[in-house]
Amino acid sequence: MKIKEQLNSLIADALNAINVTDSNIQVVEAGKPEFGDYQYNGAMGLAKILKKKPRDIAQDIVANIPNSDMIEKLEIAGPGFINITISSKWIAKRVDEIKDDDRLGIAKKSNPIKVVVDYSGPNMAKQMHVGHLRSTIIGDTLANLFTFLGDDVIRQNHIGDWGTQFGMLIAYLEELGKGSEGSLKDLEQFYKDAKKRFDEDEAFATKSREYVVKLQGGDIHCLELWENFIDKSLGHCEEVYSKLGVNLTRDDVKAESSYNDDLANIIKELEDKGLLQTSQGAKCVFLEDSPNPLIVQKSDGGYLYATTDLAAIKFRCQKLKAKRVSYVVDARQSEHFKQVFEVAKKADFAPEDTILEHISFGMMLDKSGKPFKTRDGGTVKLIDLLDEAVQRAKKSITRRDTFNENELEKVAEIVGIGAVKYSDLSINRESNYIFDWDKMLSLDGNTSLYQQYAYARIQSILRKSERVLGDIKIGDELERRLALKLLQLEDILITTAKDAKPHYIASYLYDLTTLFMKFYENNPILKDGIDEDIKKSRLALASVVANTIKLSLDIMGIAVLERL
RNA sequence: GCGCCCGUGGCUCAGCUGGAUAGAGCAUCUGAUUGCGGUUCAGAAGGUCACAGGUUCGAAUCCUGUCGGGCGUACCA
Repeated sequence: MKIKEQLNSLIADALNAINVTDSNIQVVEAGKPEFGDYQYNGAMGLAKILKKKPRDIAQDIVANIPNSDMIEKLEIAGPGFINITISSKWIAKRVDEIKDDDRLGIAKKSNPIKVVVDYSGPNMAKQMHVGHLRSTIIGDTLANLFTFLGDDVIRQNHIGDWGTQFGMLIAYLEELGKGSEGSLKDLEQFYKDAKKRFDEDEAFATKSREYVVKLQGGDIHCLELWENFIDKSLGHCEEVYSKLGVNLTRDDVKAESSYNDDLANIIKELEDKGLLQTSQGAKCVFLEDSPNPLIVQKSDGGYLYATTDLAAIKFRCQKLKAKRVSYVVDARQSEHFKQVFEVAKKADFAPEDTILEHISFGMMLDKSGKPFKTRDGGTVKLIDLLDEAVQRAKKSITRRDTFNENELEKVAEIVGIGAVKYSDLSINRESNYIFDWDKMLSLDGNTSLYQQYAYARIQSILRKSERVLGDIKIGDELERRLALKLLQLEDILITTAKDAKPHYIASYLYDLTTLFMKFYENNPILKDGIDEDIKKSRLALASVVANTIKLSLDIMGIAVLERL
């Protein structure tokens, strides 16, 4: 339900009636329950322009708000706040309407656009490690969300499959001979072994360098080795994606190397448009407020990732026709993207009205605030981290006896992976993220387990009552607030999509669930002596709460359980 | 040196882009509870929002400066 939009429009009508224009009407949720449900604070701002007392303006607005069954009460408070209380009857009706709706009454956008979400982007020379975690799960959530809201989403996994390391890697792969693909299982080790050979054996090093050149020249033998290597490496990534429950497939892979053929054109186009300058032998684009230029071709003729990124923008805007391109990449690359985006627009690779945005996020730190590493200082492999999550989750499940070994494993997977994802998604992505096992697997606080528990508990109630849902009847204030909260999901999702900040959803969910727990504490459902209509109404409310939790978690790529 | 980001109770985080008495969860303290699935519920305590100015009816939020931390600083990605 787009509640704010409806309220904004009522305010707009009122302002119209008194010949006032406010180009940015924004009702906000009320700060406190005493202030009603929503408030409009624009009267104070208008006071100066109109040279009238803010309270008088508020008075005029209130007097001119059209009659609506949505609004129960309008009050003017303080210097000129307009406090809006939503009608309980209206709320009950709306919840009734979404009771059996898969989308919980949330509309698909009437004007969908093509959105490219660029995320994960692992390097094929190495195993996926914790550095890829945040991009992968934040990006996947955003892609899910945009899709749910109706946009045409194209996921792009910009894998790093090109560069000098591959000469060394394929030379080593060849040396080990056919049937040795098993050694690719641990890419980290494979890389180290190859590097060791490279450092110790001059002949091998020479061959590696030759292979880079051959590979770039399109040598069939080297290409074959390389393709084989990439295929295996990508297989490892897919294993991680599957464990993580991330919707990335081979169809979404658009490798760095796929842009190779266009790189020379990029340079030429920049040159034709007069954007290129040569400095210290390198071809650069100088930008007004950047101390350093964007280098697009090295003095030795080689291209850089800036060049590839430009080619990718061109592809996404011109071939894929994207109107919004979201890069889910860590904060350290913000300058890089700022420059690349600016050049892309100047060079017309991207139309002026296309949104190019860097969805940046902070680093992942351990409990003591240091970069997340293994005990001996190495990088933590993602697959190991996920396995540990499942192991820890298994230990934390208290009602173990209700599951057999198979079920327990499954439950632990859902709980453990959910915890890893939720704890990441529940904090503002821009700040650094402190990774804390105990916190994320706790039943207290804003965690996935708390949500999953609430969901399972509601399912238990519904089972016992045979799911007989009735019409919603709002009884007390707690019930009213809970029902209204349910209707706010759409507003939250829209804002989340606009700002690309998944933690809005998590905050909302936590509010909802704690509110439900309070409601449930005070408004018994299955106890004896509850009037049948009230019982059915409360069951319906509980059911919509469960559906809301499920839908929201689903967008975050987290599963729920019928029993926990 | 320059640029970007950050600084909110002991800890981890919110704070809806300028609104009313700055909110949660851990941890601490005090009560309640034979329990519709508990690792429960209610309450208390804990803050000069890093600091100093400025903008205005009104600032955690915007501007300037200072201090502290992180990251990045032309031919890696």
